[in-house]
Amino acid sequence: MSERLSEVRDSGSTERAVRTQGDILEVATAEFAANGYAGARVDEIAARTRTTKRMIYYYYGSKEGLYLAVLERAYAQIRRVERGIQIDELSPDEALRKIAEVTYDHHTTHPAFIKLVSIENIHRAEHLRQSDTILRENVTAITLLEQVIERGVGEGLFRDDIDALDVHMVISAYACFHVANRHTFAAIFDRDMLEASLQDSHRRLIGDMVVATMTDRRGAPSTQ
Amino acid sequence: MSERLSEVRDSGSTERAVRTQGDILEVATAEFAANGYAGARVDEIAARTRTTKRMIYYYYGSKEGLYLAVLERAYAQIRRVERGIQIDELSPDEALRKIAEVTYDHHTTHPAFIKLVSIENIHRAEHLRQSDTILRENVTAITLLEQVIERGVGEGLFRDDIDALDVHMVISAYACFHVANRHTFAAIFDRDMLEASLQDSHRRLIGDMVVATMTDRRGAPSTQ
DNA sequence: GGTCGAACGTACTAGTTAGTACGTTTTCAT
DNA sequence: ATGAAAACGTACTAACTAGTACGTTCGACC
Repeated sequence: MSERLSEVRDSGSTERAVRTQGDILEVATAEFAANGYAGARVDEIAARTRTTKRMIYYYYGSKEGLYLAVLERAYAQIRRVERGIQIDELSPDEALRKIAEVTYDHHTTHPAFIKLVSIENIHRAEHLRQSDTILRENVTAITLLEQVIERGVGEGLFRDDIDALDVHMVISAYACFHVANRHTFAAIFDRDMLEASLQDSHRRLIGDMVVATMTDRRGAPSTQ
Repeated sequence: MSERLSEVRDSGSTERAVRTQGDILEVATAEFAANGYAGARVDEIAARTRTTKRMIYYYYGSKEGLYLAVLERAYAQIRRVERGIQIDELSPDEALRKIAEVTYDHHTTHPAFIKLVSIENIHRAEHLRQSDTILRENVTAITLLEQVIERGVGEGLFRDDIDALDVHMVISAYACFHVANRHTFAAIFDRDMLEASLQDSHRRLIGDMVVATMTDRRGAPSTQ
């Protein structure tokens, strides 16, 4: 029982071993996203892989370990996209719009990630909480937004009673919803929210919303 | 095999039978919401009920049939809330805010409903599509919004390039996200989106957003 | 060319879980 | 009252599914 349960590929791995692990994660991501945690079948994942079930347990130890690896990989991916956003030469409102649009584009092009987040929430984030990596890396995701908002407020352009986390929430909510609730929405209203011809106007709408809201200074009273 | 598979309680049902069915649905809703479709256990549902597993199959035929009944009940509930919204004496912007706030309040107070919607989406709405009732009853959910927007556009108050379905989507997205992604959000950012002290400002924010967006006529160009 | 451990494959098992066979009680119309 | 159907309970099974025991191959290093 001197088997690995490794931190992904370590130095001793052969080329083939690396490919095997990647292959498993790729297939597992699709399987978990398609059927949920409990609905996913380890046998099914193994069957669609170039390798066997034995290898899944060899590298990831358990179904839960595999799921965790899948989750960490998906979160790592969006972090990479976020780190790549360039807003230096943009005005605060343009930068805000840019961030919204990049987030929207990431989410709409990565449905598996959104599904994993949904699944994780159904299970009260019990797996995600176990991953120090995800928790550590993702808190920093809003520092960019914080800087932009600070600049906007400083220039007297933005209202100051909405913080970065609220804005992040609004943007995520919009982008996630498009992907996460696509199927029930389509079933009920017969409109595919991800249809190519709607993409541009939807991308513009989330930009309009955050900018309009942040630059609006009326702040009407609640109806209750 | 002359057993029922009834449309819920029909006239022949005794008081006890009605209670048994309601009891099952209540418990099943919690179980499905807590564990997803595949993760839910029929035995567990039975154990928490005043009755037995036999009765679940007697009334609902299968795990899937039970799940469908749960789903229909949850959708029926929100329809009832929507039908109760009174906006006759409100101006278009006030009415819009009202609709947003009522939706927000419904969703935040019915987490099980939101979870069922999430679960249903993970399974590509395959169950929901089978329910004529849900599909029929829910398309009409946006007629109210359509009327309000039409009035607002007519009065020159609202921009005319965003339709009712888009507005419904924005409101639902915001309200759903609070509940659906509560756990991952809390795990990463350490902020409980449903904390009582934030409720008022979050309710106001969704109102601000839709009103600010609809009454804003700049419509800045996309950054790409 | 031998050896040691990493990487891999096959065949199996123990435990779980949706669903059912069979029998009993309750209700109600006549 | 009584007969029939609705409503209910117990004990079971067939199938599935995560996980493993055991053996083999590959590759690097001496």
